[in-house]
Amino acid sequence: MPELPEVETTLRGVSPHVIGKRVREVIVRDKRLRWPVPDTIHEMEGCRIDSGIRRAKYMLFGTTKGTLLLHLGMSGNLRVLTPDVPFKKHDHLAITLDSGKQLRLHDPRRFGAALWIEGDPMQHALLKDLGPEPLGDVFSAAHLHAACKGKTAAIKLVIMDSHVVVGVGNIYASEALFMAGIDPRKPAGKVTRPRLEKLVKAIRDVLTASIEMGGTTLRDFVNESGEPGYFAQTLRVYDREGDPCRVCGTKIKRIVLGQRSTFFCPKCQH
DNA sequence: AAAACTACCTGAGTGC
DNA sequence: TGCACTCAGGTAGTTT
Repeated sequence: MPELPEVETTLRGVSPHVIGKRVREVIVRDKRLRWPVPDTIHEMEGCRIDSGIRRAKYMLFGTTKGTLLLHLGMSGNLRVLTPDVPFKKHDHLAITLDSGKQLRLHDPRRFGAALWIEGDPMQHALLKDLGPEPLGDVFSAAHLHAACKGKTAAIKLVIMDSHVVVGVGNIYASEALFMAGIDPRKPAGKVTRPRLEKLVKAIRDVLTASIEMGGTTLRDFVNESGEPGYFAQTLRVYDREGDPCRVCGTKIKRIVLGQRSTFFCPKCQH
């Protein structure tokens, strides 16, 4: 579910409700997430949340005492409710604010995470080795070219490698490669520089467009208000096996690359 | 070093 | 209905 646009959508929706607010109580209903929710998360109680930023698919909420790191995994969502709303199954974490609102992390598959970081969050093991943000200046054709040089791995796997660039998940990798006209199986080292230029632009464009539409809801993604995103209607290849290519009418193919479903148009992509 | 694969977990959908 | 099976948006970690 949540890739970068969905995390960004969630963060933008949640931020106005949490920035400047004080944490009244942290309720851990089930600590069994990807990593056990640490008891130190209660350190947040009494703290004022000063900032909310995204790094890759992680959300970071800063206080003077430490930083709350949240990840939505494959099936997570973060909603703004009030304490009187009954908990649902898989509501694992709730953070009550002095405004009377309550943030809730809901994650059926429990691949998400909630951690408390003391010190510089960017030096945390999960964050320090990440590649550049796809929407930032560091991610460029020159950067991607250097990362692809000599690699025999499929280009799709390279753009999904978080050491190369963060935030490009399975949906948007297929979409960006379609937009750039590149076969996802193509060895990264053999993709020409001009086509890498197109790919960088395609990655930026598809992520930006999706953010503007509130993300992609295939099955269960909802934003902080419980509403779906509308980018799924715009998907060109993802989850469209057998359907006609929106450009040439050829049937979209599905293959598996790196154990993940990959969709492309065999005529438009080389 | 890089590629290949495993693990974590629940729920929806499919075929019998 | 029910059972067995497949598949799913992420990513750290292990093995080859």
